[in-house]
Amino acid sequence: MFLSSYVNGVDKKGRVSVPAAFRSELATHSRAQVVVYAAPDDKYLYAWGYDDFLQFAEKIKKMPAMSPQRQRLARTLLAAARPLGFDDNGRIMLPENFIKHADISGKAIFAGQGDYFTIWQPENYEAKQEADLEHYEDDLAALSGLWEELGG
Amino acid sequence: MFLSSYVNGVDKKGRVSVPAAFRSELATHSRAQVVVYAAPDDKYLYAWGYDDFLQFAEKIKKMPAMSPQRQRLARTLLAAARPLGFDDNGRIMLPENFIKHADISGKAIFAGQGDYFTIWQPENYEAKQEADLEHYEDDLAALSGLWEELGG
DNA sequence: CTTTATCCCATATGATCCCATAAATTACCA
DNA sequence: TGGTAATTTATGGGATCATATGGGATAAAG
Repeated sequence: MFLSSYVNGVDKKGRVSVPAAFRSELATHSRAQVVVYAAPDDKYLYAWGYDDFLQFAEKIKKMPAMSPQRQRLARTLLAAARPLGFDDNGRIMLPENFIKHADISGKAIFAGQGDYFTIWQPENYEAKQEADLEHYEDDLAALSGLWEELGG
Repeated sequence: MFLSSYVNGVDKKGRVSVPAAFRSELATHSRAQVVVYAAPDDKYLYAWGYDDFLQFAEKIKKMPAMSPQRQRLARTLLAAARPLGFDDNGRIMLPENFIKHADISGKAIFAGQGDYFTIWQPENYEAKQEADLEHYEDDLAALSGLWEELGG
């Protein structure tokens, strides 16, 4: 499970250390890779462990062969995703287009989201957090609703 | 599995490098060729690994011999398809009619779609991506719906 | 005999590997 | 417990390798 968040440096080669805690989580997968793709709706990146992303992909592959919906999902998720391997020091190399998409320069924040994590330009992340606060009460209420439904 | 997308140059001879990541996927097939055909519905090309395309073809071959439906599929897929080999540097040569069909000149984008990939003129692809965004929420919902149905 | 495709080599760019350092964390022991 | 050693983590730079791409020679086809 990906928990808590970490800020790491991005060097001029585009390399960045994935937090050790996340790395050991990723190591449990059949390939020690992280699959990254640009969030279609905002300036950040999604990052999944290999096996979890594969499950995602399998669902898409099970959709009707050439249906428009399947094709759209394949474009936004499969074609946009990149499996990134680690160098000996636990770094990945963020491709140019990802760095651009997320406005990253110098530093990046890795934010655990449970079964995946996201990568942001730190200032953008802080702004997003601030905005989240306004929904906090409502979101919490929704959560407790769910809680009761599930008999928790 | 074909993941992520890459832009490569098409030289005046019509040659273009197939991304190395795709090449190594194609190399797992019984012949190191890629089977390409023009998308019937839009300006791009489909590209399959040899064995997977064969399986596809088998399905068509199992249809009643002279049925109009089989004949149409045979024309759009089998007759239009072309197995392309690689030169020593991992390039294929796109035949003139494919280049025309996809409006390709100078550059081409290879978009992984899981069990196959597609080839586009980059600007056309970007336009398509943009259009995809309008369906993003719905498509994602459909995917998670599938998710629960399948117990994922 | 011209045109077109294939093969072969040469090169630049960019990715990957490897080592070296520094900071932070943990382990160990007086 | 305080302090020191050992380990893990993050980071930087350079060497090496892979990939993409261009041009020309050779072979095949019309």
